[in-house]
Amino acid sequence: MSVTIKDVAKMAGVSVATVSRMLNGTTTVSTAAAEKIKQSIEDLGYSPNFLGRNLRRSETNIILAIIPAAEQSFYNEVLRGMQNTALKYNYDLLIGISNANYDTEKRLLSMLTNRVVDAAVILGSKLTGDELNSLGDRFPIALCCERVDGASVLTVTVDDENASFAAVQAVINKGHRRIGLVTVKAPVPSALSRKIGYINALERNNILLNEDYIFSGGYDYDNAQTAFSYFASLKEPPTAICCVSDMLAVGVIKAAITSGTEYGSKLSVVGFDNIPLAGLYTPGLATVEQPGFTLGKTVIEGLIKNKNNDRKENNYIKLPYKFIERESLKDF
Amino acid sequence: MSVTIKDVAKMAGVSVATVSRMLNGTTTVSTAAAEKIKQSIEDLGYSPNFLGRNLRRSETNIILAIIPAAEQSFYNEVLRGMQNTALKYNYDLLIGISNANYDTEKRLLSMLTNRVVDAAVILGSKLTGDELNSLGDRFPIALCCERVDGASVLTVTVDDENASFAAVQAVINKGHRRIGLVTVKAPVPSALSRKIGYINALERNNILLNEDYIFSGGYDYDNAQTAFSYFASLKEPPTAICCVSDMLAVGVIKAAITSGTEYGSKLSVVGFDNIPLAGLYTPGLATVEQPGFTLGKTVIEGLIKNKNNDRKENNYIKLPYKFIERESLKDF
DNA sequence: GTGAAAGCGCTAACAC
DNA sequence: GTGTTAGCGCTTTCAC
Repeated sequence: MSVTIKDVAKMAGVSVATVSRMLNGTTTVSTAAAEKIKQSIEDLGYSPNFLGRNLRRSETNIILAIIPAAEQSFYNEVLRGMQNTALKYNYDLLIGISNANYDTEKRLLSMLTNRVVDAAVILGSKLTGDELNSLGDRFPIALCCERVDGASVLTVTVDDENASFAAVQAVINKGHRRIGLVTVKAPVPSALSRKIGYINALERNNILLNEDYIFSGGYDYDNAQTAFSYFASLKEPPTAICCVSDMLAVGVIKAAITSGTEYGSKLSVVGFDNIPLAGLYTPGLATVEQPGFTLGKTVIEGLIKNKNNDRKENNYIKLPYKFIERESLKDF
Repeated sequence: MSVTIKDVAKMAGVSVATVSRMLNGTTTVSTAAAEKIKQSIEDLGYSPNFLGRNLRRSETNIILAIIPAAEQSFYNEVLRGMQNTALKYNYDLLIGISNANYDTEKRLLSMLTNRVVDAAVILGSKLTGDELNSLGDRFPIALCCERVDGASVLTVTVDDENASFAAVQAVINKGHRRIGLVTVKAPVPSALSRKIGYINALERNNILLNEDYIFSGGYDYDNAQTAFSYFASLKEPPTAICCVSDMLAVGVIKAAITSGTEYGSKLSVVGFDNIPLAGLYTPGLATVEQPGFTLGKTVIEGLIKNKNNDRKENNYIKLPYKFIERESLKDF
């Protein structure tokens, strides 16, 4: 049915080995042969079957990136960095969506054990540290953007704690002293680090931590609405609210505007991530920028290095952030 | 190095054929054998090498989705529909990002000729109709969300023309008569259809088409700013502006708000796509909803049917839309 | 119900 | 510089 390397060899009057050599440039091939082979490939419309090649080489040169979802995030930049870097090392990057679902993530990761892909990087894993470690013993894997507690696999994230510290410090520098935090109830490591950064910044500035100023809920927009109502109902509501993600921050702003209250109109809001929407929103959202491209680049470089070395370096790399000032952060 | 089906067979005291049969359920295997095989698989931590299986079967059960980028769009819903449906037919969905770049798209599509994936669906192709047709002759491919002129491969999109008509009609129903259109200069088929829908709606309502009311530019946000300035500078500026995408619409709104003018504050704006951001923006963006999940579901069903049948049905399927009313569309 | 053996398409010794 | 051949891990006839 399909045209194989054998057909090319026959037509060019050489052995399959010579065709293979020519295709892979492993050894020099006489120009005469090369010419005939090229012609035959052209005439036959041959293209190599990687299933054969991969089986023989037992590698596919494909890296799998697993993301929870493809929407509303800075992941596109991360993926661009990953793809760009992978290509430099002659790897293709393919993406699987886990929908933040344990079983789906497992199914995608089985591509590692099934040898469909050579390596994987997970952005926001649902697996436990132990599960990741045991997988990491056998295959090159890495975490990006979100660490997992107890996992000693290569991990690359932004420096969440200090980034959050910087954001809160920026708020304080604007004269705010009553500062709220919107975080998530789920034990998300990055959110926990950001909360610590928030607490540290208050302490450093001699502001007493007020537990009433910390709201924990779900990830979504509705929850942000609830958060706003909650803060607005306090006797001494915060004059600025920091959120552990831009999506949450946008939700708070929308709730504030929709409320039509003076409190809402004066409130400062700060996000985290600098998703594309942050600059587009009205008002523009002050936030912490994650170095998306560099996150992706760094994790792929480490991953490929690990793949080629016996001794894996399962470092935890924290990348620098940048605070982005926009209209949603006002002077007190 | 790695544990293979042979090891399992040896340990279980059966032939590799029996192990294979058990793994694939092709024939019944005696319970005694089954028990021993299961045990050996467990003990050895065996998992099948799909490279061998795929080579033998010459199929991989992987469908490749090619998207231009992973940000700010309704693609996530489309991908969810695709993944969900693919899984039902025992296919995995993997995603490649083309960055709207011809060469990158080509490289990804070479996974088809290299037998790395069984089929592909392209969301926003940079290839010509002829190129797609010749590829489509040899492999199951499909287009989703965006058609390509001259391509007679399976294509699934929303009914752009009528959807746009409906959006403009909704604007007219609010009493507007001076209605602008922001579209793109590039010859994007869906944008052209949407423009036709706009023109038809005006005609149907006996509104004279005014070429000054049609602004063509780039895709991005900056361009939307330019569009707003342009319209604002007209002697008789439009009271409502329809855009061929939500991103453009959001840009226009942002420009309108930022302008601080009375014109800006009264202007109605309508988008297209209903990206997640549309409902989140302030004001909420009136727009046309694309049936993301269904688009994805439909294209995968057609693709798999084509893969299994000799006679391919390269239909062009147009799915129904829904107009979503939100605050950005006001009474005139 | 099971085993032996061929072979999917390719690469990599090995010999010349 | 080139051909012969073994074999990557698996499925699937074909016997029994």
